[in-house]
Amino acid sequence: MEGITTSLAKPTRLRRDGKPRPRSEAKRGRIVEVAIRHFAERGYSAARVEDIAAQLGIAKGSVFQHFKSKDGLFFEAYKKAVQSFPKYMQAPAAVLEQGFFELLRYWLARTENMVRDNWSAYRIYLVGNYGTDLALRREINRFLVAEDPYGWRDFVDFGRKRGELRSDLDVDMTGSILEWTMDRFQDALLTEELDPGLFRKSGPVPQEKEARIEQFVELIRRAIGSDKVQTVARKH
Amino acid sequence: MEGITTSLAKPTRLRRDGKPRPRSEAKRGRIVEVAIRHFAERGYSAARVEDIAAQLGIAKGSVFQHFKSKDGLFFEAYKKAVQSFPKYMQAPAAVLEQGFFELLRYWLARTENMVRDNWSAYRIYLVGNYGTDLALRREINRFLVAEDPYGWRDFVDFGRKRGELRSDLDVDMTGSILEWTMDRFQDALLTEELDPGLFRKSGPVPQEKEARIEQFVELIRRAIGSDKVQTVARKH
DNA sequence: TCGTTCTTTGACCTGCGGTCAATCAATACG
DNA sequence: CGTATTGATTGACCGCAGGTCAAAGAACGA
Repeated sequence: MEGITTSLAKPTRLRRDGKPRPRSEAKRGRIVEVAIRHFAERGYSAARVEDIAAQLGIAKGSVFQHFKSKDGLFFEAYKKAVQSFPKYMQAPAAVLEQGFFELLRYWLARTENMVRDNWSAYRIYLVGNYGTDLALRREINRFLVAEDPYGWRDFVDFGRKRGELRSDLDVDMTGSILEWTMDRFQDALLTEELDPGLFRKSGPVPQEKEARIEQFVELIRRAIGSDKVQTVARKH
Repeated sequence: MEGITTSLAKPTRLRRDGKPRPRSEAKRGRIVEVAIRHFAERGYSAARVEDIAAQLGIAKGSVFQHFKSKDGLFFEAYKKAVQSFPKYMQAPAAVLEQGFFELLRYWLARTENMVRDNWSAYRIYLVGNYGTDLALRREINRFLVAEDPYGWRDFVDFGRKRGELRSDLDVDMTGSILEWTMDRFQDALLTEELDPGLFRKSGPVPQEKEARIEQFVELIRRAIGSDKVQTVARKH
């Protein structure tokens, strides 16, 4: 993936009505689906285009007719996977009512289930974030900035409107901290490759999990929460 | 890099005194040094073993005599680079005296210079963390957990002994939060020098670096600092 | 000086991303 | 319907880079 390139091959010939040909579109979709599985299961470099083609019963060359390169195919797969993630604000009304930090806890508690239900999407997200080339990583990042797939902007907005977040921090700083720590916390929780020893050092994951989530939410509350949501009285 | 493997080729025949042959050892070192530069400049996949060999004036085959594989070579290069980083506690006594959070600020303020002076080490650190395969990433993580190259354990210990850190959080959790946020914050600060566009820019960045560091330290203080170091009075 | 052991070499192999001329399928047109 | 035109599909082929290995060379010990 060199510089700013489209990951798709020839910009899909359009019909007069401006829509891409339906057959092509469908096939592209099928390729991406299989690709997601392969990249998720084997990682970027170990996944082979030939295998993907074979599983679809088509020739390897065909894949490259639809996607410029392996990088490009991966990128499309990554995008599709990430777009399937739920946004922070997509929670039951009952949870939303309880405010920012309960919402946070809600999602953390559900991480494991969500991953189980959508394993390859989550896995390819990991592969994209930690297991590809830096050039590709840059492209991915551009995408993440533009799309905000978790919807943390709205989330932070929500918290501020409710007065649960510090008003002396700008939205970006708050959001960045949230993103950084949430990502890493979830990664550590879910993948042995990235656990610095929080969940797997002593005893099995499920037992440590609850306590860790509690600790973590409290941490975030202290860091970015407004005075009114501090549970522990501080100095003075 | 498959499973638990040594990255070195044949476990270096030892002499009777238990030390590796000096010639071999020296050569290995030279290879690693050149490798660091190449991986740093081009990223993992774009770096070619042949080029590294060529620059050393040796045959490609020779490299594989010393390192099991390209992965293995990279891993050694990564380790060497990371080991060259200064530990948190390696600061002037005058700074140490001022305590945990001043020490934090000290290092943040110095990041820029440190990176300039040791560019390829930081760059290969980035490549290792975000730009290689997940299999390799697992190895890297193991190394980071075992070696604690930044010495954050001692650092956290230091803060606890001085009573500046919350005592209701265990060392692992405190340390992880510290690591995660420090890593990313530094990445954000250094983005321009290391790899423009690699990380999400926090919106309208051009805020003074000083100010952002200030904000950040304050954030961390709130999150993991004990009551006695809270600068802002809270509720009650 | 001669054998033994370690090191170096570079020709060679392999696997995989990527290309392309030839072929096939579908649609448009007379 | 038959034929032309256009786009989709194929699979043989290429090049590149990681990795191997038998043979040659260097260093060392007796």
